[in-house]
Amino acid sequence: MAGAHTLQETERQVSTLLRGMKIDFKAMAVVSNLFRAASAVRNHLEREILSRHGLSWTGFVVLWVVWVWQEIETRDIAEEVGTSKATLTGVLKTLERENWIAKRQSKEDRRLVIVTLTGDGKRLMKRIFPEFNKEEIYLAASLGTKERRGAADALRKMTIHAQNGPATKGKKKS
Amino acid sequence: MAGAHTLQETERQVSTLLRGMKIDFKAMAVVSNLFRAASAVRNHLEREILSRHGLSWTGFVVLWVVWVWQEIETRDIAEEVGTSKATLTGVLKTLERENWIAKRQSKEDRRLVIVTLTGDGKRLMKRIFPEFNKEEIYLAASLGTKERRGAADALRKMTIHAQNGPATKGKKKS
DNA sequence: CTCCACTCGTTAGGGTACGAACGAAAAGAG
DNA sequence: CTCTTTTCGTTCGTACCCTAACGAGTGGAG
Repeated sequence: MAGAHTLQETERQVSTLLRGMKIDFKAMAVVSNLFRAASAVRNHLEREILSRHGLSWTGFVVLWVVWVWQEIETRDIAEEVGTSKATLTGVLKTLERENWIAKRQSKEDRRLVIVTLTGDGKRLMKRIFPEFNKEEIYLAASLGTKERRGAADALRKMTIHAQNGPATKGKKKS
Repeated sequence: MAGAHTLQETERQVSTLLRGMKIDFKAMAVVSNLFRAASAVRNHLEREILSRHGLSWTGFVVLWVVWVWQEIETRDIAEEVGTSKATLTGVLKTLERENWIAKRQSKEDRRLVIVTLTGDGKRLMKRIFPEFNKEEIYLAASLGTKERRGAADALRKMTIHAQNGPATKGKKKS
């Protein structure tokens, strides 16, 4: 799964294809490994836990966010989960059809939609989350204590860095 | 984007919701940060580079793999990219429509389809990849030299670990 | 109060994602 | 050689995911 070409082979190939251009293979490896890891971990958790309950990855994350906040507006869910509002509309429809969440209109601002967990939804999370965390422990167990902290820190730094605009220009966010 | 609730708040909430169940918040933080980072980095690269060329993330990764291998069977692309064969069929159709790749039937085994880059595809990669790597350098620059190596190692370990079966049972892969 | 700029969630349209089922082709068994 | 099993890429159905455009609601300017 990690690719039949080794890093050295890939480097040689790319060097040939881009003769004269300087490529940073260390930076490439970090980003590449980030996505391999995220993909592998996600597939692992979907296979071992989520699929058994008929739940998608995004569906679970949405459920988790609503569970922790207890009551939350859809725009905040989208922000928290990291998807567009349009995507969330579809996901919420699925979760509502399964009777895990309920939507209601805000009285203060009638544009807003407030989401809560149903009884079924709460029971589902209460059962799933410990299973989920058990797999998280399994995954984190591949790292030593120090390494685990280092990885969490490094990932957090990259997240913040990625959100603060591009390498070339000096754009600002709101 | 990192959530209006701090990790401490979340911990307290979850502790209340799961009274009596032991939850490992360190493990949770590693997995959570992994996905925040992957999502942020992917969005960053899509916005800054890929969208400008009308290219999706997966489309780019497929193009990259074909570029490095020069000639590759679709089953190997799927393995390398980390998607299902079904997904790849659709992505290849898109890339073919844009005239970036070409497909042909293998003569030794007529079930196989072999993919290559067209001239347009090669030119595209030769232009995009250095831009892409520049952003990778920017992203990796948030980490120190030692930290960068540590992160790459930790991510690789987690990838392998995630692919080697669940926490509970003793399944084996092929 | 009226107009206008803004924000809310939804819809429309197209690409990506999966498992399951498919026909074609290849490889093994007898 | 035939029969069965396996493997290939594709198709089908459904869900996710994005941007752009939309109608509804809010709030500020005059």
